[in-house]
Amino acid sequence: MRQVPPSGRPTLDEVAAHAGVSRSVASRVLNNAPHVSRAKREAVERAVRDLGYVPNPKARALATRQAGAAALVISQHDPSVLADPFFGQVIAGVSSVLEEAELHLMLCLAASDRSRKRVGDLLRSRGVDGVMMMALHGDDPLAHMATETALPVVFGGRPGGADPRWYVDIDNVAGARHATEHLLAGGRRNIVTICGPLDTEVGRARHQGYREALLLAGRIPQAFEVGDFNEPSGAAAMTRLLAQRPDIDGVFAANDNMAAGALRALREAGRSVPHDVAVVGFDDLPVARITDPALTTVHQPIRDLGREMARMVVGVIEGGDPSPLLLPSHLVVRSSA
Amino acid sequence: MRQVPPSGRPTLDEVAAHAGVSRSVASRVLNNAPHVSRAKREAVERAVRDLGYVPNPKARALATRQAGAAALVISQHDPSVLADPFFGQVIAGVSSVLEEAELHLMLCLAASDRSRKRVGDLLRSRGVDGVMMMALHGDDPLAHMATETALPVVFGGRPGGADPRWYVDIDNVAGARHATEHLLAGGRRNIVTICGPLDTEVGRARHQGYREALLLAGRIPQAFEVGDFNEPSGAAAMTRLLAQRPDIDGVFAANDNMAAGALRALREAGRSVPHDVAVVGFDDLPVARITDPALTTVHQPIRDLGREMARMVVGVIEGGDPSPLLLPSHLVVRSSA
DNA sequence: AGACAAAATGGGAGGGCTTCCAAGAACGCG
DNA sequence: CGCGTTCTTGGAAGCCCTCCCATTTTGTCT
Repeated sequence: MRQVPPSGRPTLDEVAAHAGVSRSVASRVLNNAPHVSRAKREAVERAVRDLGYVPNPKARALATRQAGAAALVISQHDPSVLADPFFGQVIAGVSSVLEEAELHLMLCLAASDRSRKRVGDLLRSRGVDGVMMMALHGDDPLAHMATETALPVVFGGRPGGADPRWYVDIDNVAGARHATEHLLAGGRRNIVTICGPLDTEVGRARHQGYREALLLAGRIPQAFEVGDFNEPSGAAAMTRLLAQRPDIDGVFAANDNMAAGALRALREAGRSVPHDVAVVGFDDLPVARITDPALTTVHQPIRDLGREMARMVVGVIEGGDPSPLLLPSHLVVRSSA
Repeated sequence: MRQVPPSGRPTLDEVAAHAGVSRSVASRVLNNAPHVSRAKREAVERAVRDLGYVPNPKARALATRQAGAAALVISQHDPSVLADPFFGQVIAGVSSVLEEAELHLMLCLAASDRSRKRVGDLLRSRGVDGVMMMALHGDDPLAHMATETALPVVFGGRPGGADPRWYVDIDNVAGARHATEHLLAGGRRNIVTICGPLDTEVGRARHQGYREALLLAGRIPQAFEVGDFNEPSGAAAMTRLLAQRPDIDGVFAANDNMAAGALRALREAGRSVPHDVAVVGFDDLPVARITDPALTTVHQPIRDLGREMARMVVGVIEGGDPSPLLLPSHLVVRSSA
């Protein structure tokens, strides 16, 4: 262990001495607590400025038992998730709200078992005041771990097995339903779907929305294939579907990346979009404007998702008990359907 | 100020008592320091397990003056940067290395003045052991702030004015040169470029690489237009360039998003790619495979950039003085050129 | 067995802040 | 002018660890 060197930074004691008051008074000024005379308050403020004093957050955290930070945990085995701009947007939303609440953001990418353990320790050691968790596959041990610690935990998208107290989710079922209804309204008859992994809630929910739309219209859901939310898997799924049912005229893909892959596969198979086959995606990622033809897709308020998660976790930290939230999505019609 | 509730979590004292040793011994076991008998070491380990003890990182940080965390600061006025998958990849790289070094990652999106101030306080208060800074425009005050704190600071991409001690950068000049040389080798004669913002080092460097290639080939650089690294700006720039010089037959775009925009503008202008006009991008983002035709582009090791930044900051934290790094990029030839 | 070196141990002093509490100052009012 | 209130104030006790150091134990060698 390294020796502890003197820090060199001014401490609250020095500020107090410089201002001619006791440490208690100085502390009260910093936390603008009452019971400080105007004169001393100003003296302390001057001393703070003169000395360039910045409170030591660790000491404060130790005394108050508050970390001054919240964690965003993204639990994913595949580290390439972040290649998806989706998380960037969530992070931006989270960050903007936490900032207002004066909380720092600890980002935890829980890919390996080792890192999951580290996240667990972070929570158990109260290294953060609250947690936001995203992208949980199946019933992730991290979900239990988080609830066990009795820390405020907000889920982004409901985790598989559990029924969490606080979560924010996109209304995936409704979104997928609208997408499929749009295909039906366009006169499509043989509508298939490319799903996300069915061990994720998103994957399941979007698949269910697709089925609901067809069943409500008195039709039987057709074939489906499962992808992993990335472009290549979408192309592969599309190819398999075409082989199974050559008469396909509509495709609902559970996200835009896979829809883009489907577009590519269709092009390679010589089908024209939207003339022969109409395609609808989900997410409204930037890629949706770039494909040719541009993707009709379900826009989801990703940034808001992050913002609301953060707002919710802040609410819980401050002692509230906010209700779960289901954010609305809406269809953006472009050229592919 | 809220009352301090009892924490309920076991402390090191309790572990020591439970194991029948002094706190010092328990501490030594936890830090696996020498001078502990086998018997007591095991007793302490058992007590830790029995009590479910997790050390309080704040207390430790206070005592050791080490935060156990590093910050990644992304300084951008426009919060939409994160829509770009670029940062996601950097984050993934950073995260994987920090994890091995047992450091937590604090993510700071310094968009507003308020948030920049908060970042400043975080650094001054030694809330982190080291900092990585990215995407600095011009001479960002944050850059000075960081160096002033005498904290290990690694820059991702050199900041504008300064000449930092530690940085990791992509060799943008060479990359842009190769891209342009590829266009030349393809027999293109009227090669223009769509630049990034010229107050960023990336923007300038890629522009310079383009110029170098042309000058080395004994040609005079042609027209250029400036974009903001997003798709629409690329399309707009392309349109302006076509208006200026209708005989364009080659375009080097400073990133893939703008290249995708250029592709769209060219299509709308009735030019065929790569027959009439060849296009080369930069970054090799996922979008490069999706465009039609797929983009020939300069692949940069984004993940490695993050990894190397983290490795470097860890190195400095541990007392080393690593040399700056320039990561190589390479051309990926697809269909657009 | 005695002398000496080496290893093991626990006491205690920080690290920098918050907050309880008791004591002192200021003030209003009859 | 005295008494009870209400503010202000500073002392001191934590919060939970790390690490120096003096002390005790163990082990080695002659």
